[in-house]
Amino acid sequence: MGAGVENEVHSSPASDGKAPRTARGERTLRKILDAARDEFGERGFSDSSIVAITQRAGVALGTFYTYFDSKEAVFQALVKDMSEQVRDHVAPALRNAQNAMDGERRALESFLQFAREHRDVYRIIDEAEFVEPAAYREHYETTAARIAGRLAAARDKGEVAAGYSDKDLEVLAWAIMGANVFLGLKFEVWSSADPGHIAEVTSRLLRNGLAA
Amino acid sequence: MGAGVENEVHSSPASDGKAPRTARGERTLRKILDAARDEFGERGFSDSSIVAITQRAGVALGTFYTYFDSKEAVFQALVKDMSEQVRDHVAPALRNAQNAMDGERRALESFLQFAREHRDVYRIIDEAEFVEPAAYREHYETTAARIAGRLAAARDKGEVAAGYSDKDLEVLAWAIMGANVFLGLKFEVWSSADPGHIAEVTSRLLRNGLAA
DNA sequence: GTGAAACTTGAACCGGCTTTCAACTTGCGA
DNA sequence: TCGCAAGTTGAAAGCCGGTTCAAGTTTCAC
Repeated sequence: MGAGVENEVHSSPASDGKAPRTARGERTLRKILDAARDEFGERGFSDSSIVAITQRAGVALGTFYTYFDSKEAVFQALVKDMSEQVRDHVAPALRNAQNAMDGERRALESFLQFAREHRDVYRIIDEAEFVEPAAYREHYETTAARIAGRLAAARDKGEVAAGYSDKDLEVLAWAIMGANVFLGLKFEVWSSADPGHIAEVTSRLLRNGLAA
Repeated sequence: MGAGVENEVHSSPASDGKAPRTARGERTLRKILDAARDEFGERGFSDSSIVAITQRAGVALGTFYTYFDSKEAVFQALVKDMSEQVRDHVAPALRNAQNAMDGERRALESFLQFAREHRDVYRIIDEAEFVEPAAYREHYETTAARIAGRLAAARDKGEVAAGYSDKDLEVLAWAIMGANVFLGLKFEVWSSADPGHIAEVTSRLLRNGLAA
């Protein structure tokens, strides 16, 4: 992190008419975004300062305001960026699955690996609950909806008990997501356990619990 | 909240030699703690100010520093207070349980009710992840250990499959806790669903998944 | 009733951080 | 090559809120 290969700007940039119109501008925006991720990840939102971000990025203080209206604005842009990173990291694991239950196991394992490699990303999304509640909620609503959709498809294929209504599956999707998030926090961020084993134990619960 | 019946000071008060030595002092400390809970619950940590807290409490600014060393210190005291409130609210539900699985269902339902009636408490504990990481971690480690203990006891009684090691049960405890927390966030804080139904759907998963 | 300890008060100090802005530089299209 | 739009700069304005403290008031043990 910090010095490694950095990412291209995913989402449409910083809201307003503040989008860069030049190659140079695009590079600068990216530098600020990467620096912000490092700074927020290490110090948390309120202990981070814009001066520190611009210093990390190697640009002047004022340059920040060419691209963002406020400290909150970068944070919001960052959350969207990371939310997409998580999704993109987990997606391929799902594609390799044999069946629905196997898919959820692979998804969890992949998520745990991501959490381990990007502890800071984890923290930033969590902190969004207080800094940018809308972005936080959006992230989890979207994720839960994806899980619920997979469960419904599995039920229609007969891999999950037919007795569950769509509403029930929404409840279960939130339960599964919550479990995954806390497992990541405990066993990858706070300590370091084998993602494969965690995923296996949890998946057994799910397989038996949901089976048709 | 705010104007209702307020609680006595649970834990040993504010750390240092800052404990009140007088009835008057005790009353003042309680007023500040209640005001702080309201203020932090409504505005979040960083948008809360000590002036605002003391104004709510009806005391002078300086009085705050008779009982606390800093803004963080009240917050920490508050987290401990609330952590104990959650535990005390759930405990009686567990005592009424027929068996282990029934106990977890009742615990979840009771927790969801608590979340609904104390949305602000919920937010305060969550925000502790960033304001007082140690207090946050303490809260969840303790809670997870309690759940894991119950699961191990159930296993030894034959209500949970004998195949689970203590370590496995710790993993499952974190999964269950995470599920509970997210269910509370989604269905009681962000929206309003029937705790009984949520708990029933989730419990079915657990019963089938863990059964001996 | 008395005096010392506990408690209360709020003005002022203090430092930090966000945001602004006018002067300056760069780079691209014609 | 030229000119203008885009981008960059960093000093300083302005704000805000945490923390201190010396002077005053209340409580309570004796």
